[in-house]
Amino acid sequence: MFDPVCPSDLTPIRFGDKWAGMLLRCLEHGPRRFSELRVPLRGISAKALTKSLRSLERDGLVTRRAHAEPTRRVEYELTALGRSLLQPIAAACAWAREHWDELLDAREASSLPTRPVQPVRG
Amino acid sequence: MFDPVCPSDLTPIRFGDKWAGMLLRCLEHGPRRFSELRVPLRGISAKALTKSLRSLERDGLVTRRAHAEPTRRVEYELTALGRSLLQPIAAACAWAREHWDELLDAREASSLPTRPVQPVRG
DNA sequence: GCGGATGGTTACCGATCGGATACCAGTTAC
DNA sequence: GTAACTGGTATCCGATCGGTAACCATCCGC
Repeated sequence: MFDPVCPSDLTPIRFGDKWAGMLLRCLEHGPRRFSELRVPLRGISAKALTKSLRSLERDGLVTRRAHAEPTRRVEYELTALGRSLLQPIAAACAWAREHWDELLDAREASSLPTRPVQPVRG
Repeated sequence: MFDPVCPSDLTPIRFGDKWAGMLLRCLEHGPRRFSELRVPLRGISAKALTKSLRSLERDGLVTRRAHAEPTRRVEYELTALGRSLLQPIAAACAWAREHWDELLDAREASSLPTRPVQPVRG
């Protein structure tokens, strides 16, 4: 999931910040804990995850619930509004899959400056 | 068109850079000249417009045609790929219109830090 | 020959983005 | 007691974003 050559790096469609789109998709099937989210989002730092989640929370797309348990536990869940964004996200993914090759070709054929592919973090 | 309180400032959905989404919509009904594009995109600087257009060109979404005429004339036009993006853009706009109030409410109700509304340029 | 339009480019600047690193308080397992 | 896991926060850094201002060559109308 979300490998380093993920189409979402190439498509011109973005949802919120760098991670928000993937984050919302990770929450698609129910609430997830902070550290659970870090698994599929390979390499995301705690800081980036916190920031992205706070932003989504502020916009009413996810809720944060800190459980009163001996050992710390916080769960994030999509709101109705957040769930409603899954459709446009799916549409964007469909578009990207469909036009992936054209995008690659266009970049390759272009003489215009392209940013070098970012190095893959281990 | 694209007034300062445009929903596209608030929605978490973005196409390319700050102007790309609006730019593509401006090209929806046929080729446009550089200076024609600056009209609906109130206040865009030449630099920003050039950069955004170059980026769209590089990605194969628009074409640039410099006419061999006595007085300089350059036209930008959507490619088939660019036109295909109009659908997701329309979907994003529909989503934004539909959930505009919820987004505003969420921000208002939130105690989380929101960036102050940027000053409206004359 | 002077001003304005056209389609840009360049330099500069502050703000933001996003990664790396270090740290922290509470709990739990060894 | 000490290490690891939990869910973070604080600090630093370089890169990018996006705006302003200045400049530029060519052509046109007056």
